[in-house]
Amino acid sequence: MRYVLEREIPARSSGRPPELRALRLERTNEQPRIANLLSPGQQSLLQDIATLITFRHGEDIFLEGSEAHSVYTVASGMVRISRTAESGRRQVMAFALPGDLFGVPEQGRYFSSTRAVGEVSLYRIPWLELSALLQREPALQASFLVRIAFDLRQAQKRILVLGQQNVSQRLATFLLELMEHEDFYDADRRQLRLPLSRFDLGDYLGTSAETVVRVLARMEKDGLLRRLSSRLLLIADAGGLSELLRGRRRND
Amino acid sequence: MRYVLEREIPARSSGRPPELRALRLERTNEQPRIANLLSPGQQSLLQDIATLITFRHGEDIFLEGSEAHSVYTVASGMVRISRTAESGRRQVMAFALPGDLFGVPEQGRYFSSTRAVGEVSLYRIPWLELSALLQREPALQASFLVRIAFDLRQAQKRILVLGQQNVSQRLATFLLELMEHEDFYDADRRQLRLPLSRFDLGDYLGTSAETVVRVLARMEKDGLLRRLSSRLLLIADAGGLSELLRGRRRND
DNA sequence: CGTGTATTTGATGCATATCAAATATTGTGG
DNA sequence: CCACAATATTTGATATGCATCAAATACACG
Repeated sequence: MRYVLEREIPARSSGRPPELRALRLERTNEQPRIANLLSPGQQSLLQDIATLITFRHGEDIFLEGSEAHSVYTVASGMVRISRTAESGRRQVMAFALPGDLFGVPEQGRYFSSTRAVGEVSLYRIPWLELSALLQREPALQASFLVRIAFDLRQAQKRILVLGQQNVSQRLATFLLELMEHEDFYDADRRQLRLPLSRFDLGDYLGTSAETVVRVLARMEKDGLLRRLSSRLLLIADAGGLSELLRGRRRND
Repeated sequence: MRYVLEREIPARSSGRPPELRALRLERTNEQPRIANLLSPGQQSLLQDIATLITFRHGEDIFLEGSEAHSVYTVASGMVRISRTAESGRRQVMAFALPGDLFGVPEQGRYFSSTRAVGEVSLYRIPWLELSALLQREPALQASFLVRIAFDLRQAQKRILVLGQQNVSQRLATFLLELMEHEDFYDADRRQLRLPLSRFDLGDYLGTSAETVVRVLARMEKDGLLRRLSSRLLLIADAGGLSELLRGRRRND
């Protein structure tokens, strides 16, 4: 394996100190679902203390700041994880998909709010019982450690996206990621189903619903995709979406 | 429709788990601790496999994508953790301060690049020995789990900042956070030392060095602070900085 | 004291936040 | 199944925050 070292781009770095940097390697998109990390024996240990519950579209699972008694893993459906800024605006931190873990307490309280997007079924795991179990089962705890470390990397990728990309690039990144999930992307028909409102999308991408609409319109004009309906896209040029990511922040 | 979650934000807590903060404050001639989250017994377990090493200003500790053999904790100084986007721009993910952990491998490779900011001393811990130790010591592993979970929350806070705040607000957030560290803030003189170049600051805040300069100039004009030198600020109105955070993204 | 580097200031245009309003879609009671 | 209300999406208009290119000034270091 090799990576390439380059001098810092001289063009736009007049006063900037010259530096070496490593070129970014291709990303890996493997999702370590908790269930997949566990042996059958470990799974049954978790099942013993877990309860399967369901939520309908739009129902809150828990709210930021409330007392945390349980953690959850997604059995089916999608969960919106969000936080509210001091300004009152909402930021969607992530969407939890089947196998994802959420609701890990921060000092006995939930750090974010979560809401069902569409029909959702979850495993609820009492926190106290889980932490006791983790102490007894180092291998199980190691699986959780891997899982949280993965979530940390996902969060860091979002920092990169929000810090460096313009809205078109952020949306392209999101669409390409969603296309990796069979639940939402029909590769044969090239149809991508958006389970989200424009507002949720804007809150996820750190922009407004109106801007999301305009960016989608521009992408359609540019032949990258077509809006079959507001929640269903035909991905005409996935390669073109990827190329967007290489462009600058301003302009193209 | 969107709703606003009414919730009072507690007065500035340092953002660190209380266990960490208590230990951080004691600054004596004793050996810096490997990770101030750990009990003395756990620390000695780690000490047995750790090596103390030092770096001078600007030296790279490791580069994104290279093979990862060790994890690190900061003994003293500051480490810049960054990643490079496909566009070639750099995003500073975080700054690691004493007690912080970094360099956890992703599939055997480093996920980000790290560089010393000023003189830095680190404990280097071989990854293989550490993971074996964690398997033998569930309590130690639990501490690492807590630590990573904490880092995840920090990352989520940055997502909130980058997704919702304008550059003035982001800078205010950063200054207020840095003010919590005695290493950088002299509360009596109200002097805040910036160990970073304008470029690093811009890369951290997801903006350009020039914009950082302009925002600092505006803050000075507005009486929030004074630039004693480019790396030394006098914080004239910390309350005013906090109030910035309540404003909208546009205007004000 | 000179040379490379860092910071600051200036000029300019675009991306996007925000307010408004029109249109489309979905849900609901009759 | 229809009419109507509520909600979601789209389009329009406008101001502005910020990226970007340039260049001047300040600073640091041998």
